Amino acid sequence: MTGREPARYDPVADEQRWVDAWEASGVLRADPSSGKPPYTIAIPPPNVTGALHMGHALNNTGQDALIRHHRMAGYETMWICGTDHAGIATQAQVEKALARDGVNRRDIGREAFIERVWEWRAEYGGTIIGQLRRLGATLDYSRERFTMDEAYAKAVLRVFVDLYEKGHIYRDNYMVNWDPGLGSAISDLEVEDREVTDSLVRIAYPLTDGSGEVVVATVRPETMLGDTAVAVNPDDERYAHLVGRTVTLPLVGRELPVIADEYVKTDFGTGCLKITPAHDPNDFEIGRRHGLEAISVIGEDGRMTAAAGERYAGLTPAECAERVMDDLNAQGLLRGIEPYTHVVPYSHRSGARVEPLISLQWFCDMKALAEPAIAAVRDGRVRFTPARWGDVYLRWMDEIRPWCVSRQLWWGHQLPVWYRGDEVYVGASAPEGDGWTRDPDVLDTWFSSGLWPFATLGWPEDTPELERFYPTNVLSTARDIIFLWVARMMMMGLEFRGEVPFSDVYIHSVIQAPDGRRMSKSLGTGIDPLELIAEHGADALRFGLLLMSSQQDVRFSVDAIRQGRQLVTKLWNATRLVVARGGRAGHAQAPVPRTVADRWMAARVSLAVEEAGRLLAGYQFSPMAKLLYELVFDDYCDWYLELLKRDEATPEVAGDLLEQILALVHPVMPFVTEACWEQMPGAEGLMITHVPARASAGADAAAEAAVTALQEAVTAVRGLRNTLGLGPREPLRAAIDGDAVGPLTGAFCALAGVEIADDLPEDAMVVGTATGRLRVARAEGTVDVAAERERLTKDLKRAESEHRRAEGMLGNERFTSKAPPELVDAERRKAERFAAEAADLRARLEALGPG
RNA sequence: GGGCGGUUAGCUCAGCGGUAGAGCACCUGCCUUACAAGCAGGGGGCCGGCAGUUCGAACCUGCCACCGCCCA
Repeated sequence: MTGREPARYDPVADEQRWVDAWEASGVLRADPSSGKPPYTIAIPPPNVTGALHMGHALNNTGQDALIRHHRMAGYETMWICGTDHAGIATQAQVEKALARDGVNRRDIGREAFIERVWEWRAEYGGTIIGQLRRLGATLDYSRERFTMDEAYAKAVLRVFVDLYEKGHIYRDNYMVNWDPGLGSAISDLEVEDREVTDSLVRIAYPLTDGSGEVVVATVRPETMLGDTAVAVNPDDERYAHLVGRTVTLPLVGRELPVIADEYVKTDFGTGCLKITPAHDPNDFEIGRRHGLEAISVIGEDGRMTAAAGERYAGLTPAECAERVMDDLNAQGLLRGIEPYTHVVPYSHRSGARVEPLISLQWFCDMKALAEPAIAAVRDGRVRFTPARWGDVYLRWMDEIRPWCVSRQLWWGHQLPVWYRGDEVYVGASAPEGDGWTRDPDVLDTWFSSGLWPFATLGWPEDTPELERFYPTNVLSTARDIIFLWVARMMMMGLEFRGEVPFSDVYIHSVIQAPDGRRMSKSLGTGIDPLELIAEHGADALRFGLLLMSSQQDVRFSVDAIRQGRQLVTKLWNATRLVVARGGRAGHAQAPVPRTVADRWMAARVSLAVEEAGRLLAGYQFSPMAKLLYELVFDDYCDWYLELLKRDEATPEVAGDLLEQILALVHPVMPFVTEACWEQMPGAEGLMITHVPARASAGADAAAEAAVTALQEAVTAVRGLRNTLGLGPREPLRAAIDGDAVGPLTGAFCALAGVEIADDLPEDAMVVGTATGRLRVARAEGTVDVAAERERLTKDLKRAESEHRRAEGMLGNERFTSKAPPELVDAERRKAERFAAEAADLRARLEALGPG
């Protein structure tokens, strides 16, 4: 660099070459045989059908900052890369493509369909990984994994078989969330409750003995066809006499017992609850408690079954509800219809209204697996940041329920289960003998994701990678993934490796749309991180995301990205200046500071290095971004480089400190720091391989005090110029009372644009600073008395009010006796200082004469 | 229904027991030979409301009001 390079760095044009250079350098590939301590992160595997969204961008920037920081600090870093096979989403993509050709998957058969999915994956499955590269994420791309890889699939089946043999996995007829749109069971976590207004229908059920009727209320009249009881609360005196008697189910004629169960709310509806064990999760539980029959009247095809009766079979539930109401009405049994708002489960996957029904599925009982995973968080082996998410995790784990793991899909890990008549065989490979049929279902995608931290490292084989890089250090993810992944990875890791899969869980902010709601594709409020990269560069996006993130959810702010862009430009220009002044990189040891400014800046960098390390260790990304910004803008550029320009600092030190700053910023802004460093004479290789910034200087109280005094004095004179309307080049003469600025007097003159003089006129202006007093006079001409009076009056008011405040505190006996002595002392000193300042200002005002 | 988080400058957010902060926006002045996507200076806040604890509360406690999220 010669100093004549363009004044603006063009990230968009320059960044890609660094992506290539990093990968070509080989440092992204983790080496299990190096002697370095390991540092491992397993990326939460993005969905293979996905594209990079803001959450990915934030999450992976944070992870990359951690990885780069540790790589520079001498760790053998392994950032595990890959995608999950997203059973439902991927199958849907391919089915959509087939539909364009007018066929469905059943037309071509399972085998051909799976083949099509692999083709799809080969063509489109690399999108998000390519986008992560563009973001600058230094994953170990050489070890990219996919949850459907052959080796991975082996691990998945082995886990299934093992859990089956241990008795955790079983097959049962149980109530599941049936997604009629998908034709598959889905898990509790794939269900989303929505508020819906339906009709609450009151229906009379006559007592069998003809002595009257009970009235039940329901929003789903069609399910009455499957009723097997009527329940009341045992404490409900209105109905106590009915318990043990029977009613006759209208339209069906079945005799139903009236039972008592605590679940029934006396103040809801009529206080009588119809019980349909086959179609309501609560009724299912009640049914189990009371040994009731469960009659399935809605089938897996989403239509009424034969059990619903000839008149209703084949109808959709909505059609059936109409007909049931008509029929009841005809019999005079309808007792009212009113609008009713309640929450209804919908499928997160297909958007269809979830049909709770009883189905023969495979379940994993989580209770036993959860125990050690709960203990690991309770005893601190796994730490959540922010800590409150640990409580969320524990609350969920404490009430964990069986997990339905089978899905009626084709794309995924087909269950290692075979049937022959009543025989069931579970094993890693097909059983011996003829007549066995394999279960067509596949496992929930999250079942395989739960193995991610160790299956990606080669488990169940005993690989060097597994040996070296498990357990991983941190899992960084979004809070809605706590149950889907974190919990399951914890359980699986402990069960199959006997160790927690990570010691830290970092939960990042949700970046909301500027309106304060979640970004939504359907509302069009999503902001595409790749567009931001194209406009501002990846560094600016990375910095901006970390800056805007927080311990809580935040709104997206393009200003934060712009700040990142400004930091990029600032670093670039600082480099130009330093290089033009003869600064260089590659000093084996820190050059000896020659000036107070050098010492001060070295100490600032040193402190920043320590502070940044501390913040990163606590996943405090936003304060860290702010720290870097202030270090570069305020300390280095606004003060130190200004001093360098006035020969108050040495180019040698400036170059070295710039190199340290670039190294410190590199984990957050890898591109521009590479580009700057490349321009510095003496720089060798890539910044990605750089050792971390030195924190060798330590604090320097004397230099700190001197520069603080300098800053106050310069700022005071600049303020004076502004309030009095004196231009920056208006010559001024100044005298300094006291020697606080001492060795930096020359710097003061240069930065404030003043000349030191002893013979200031009587009417010189006075500015007080915390460290002393300045008297300033115009070189020629006289003071604008009115402006000066205004200025002094304002200062006086402030001094007087501060003095009053301090005196007030000191006059409070309870303060002086109870507050820490050093605080009382400090307050006393303040009072004295402000009193002196005020007296001085009053004297100056008087000297100006009457206004 | 239960729980969690939020309410601080016009906007987006820090601060979490000792004189209210940043960025953006705004006003004023500077094309100072690294950067005008810049530099310098400035205005702007009963820190959601009400009680309480404390010598002292934006910060701790309780209640209330909105806003957002999670679980049922």
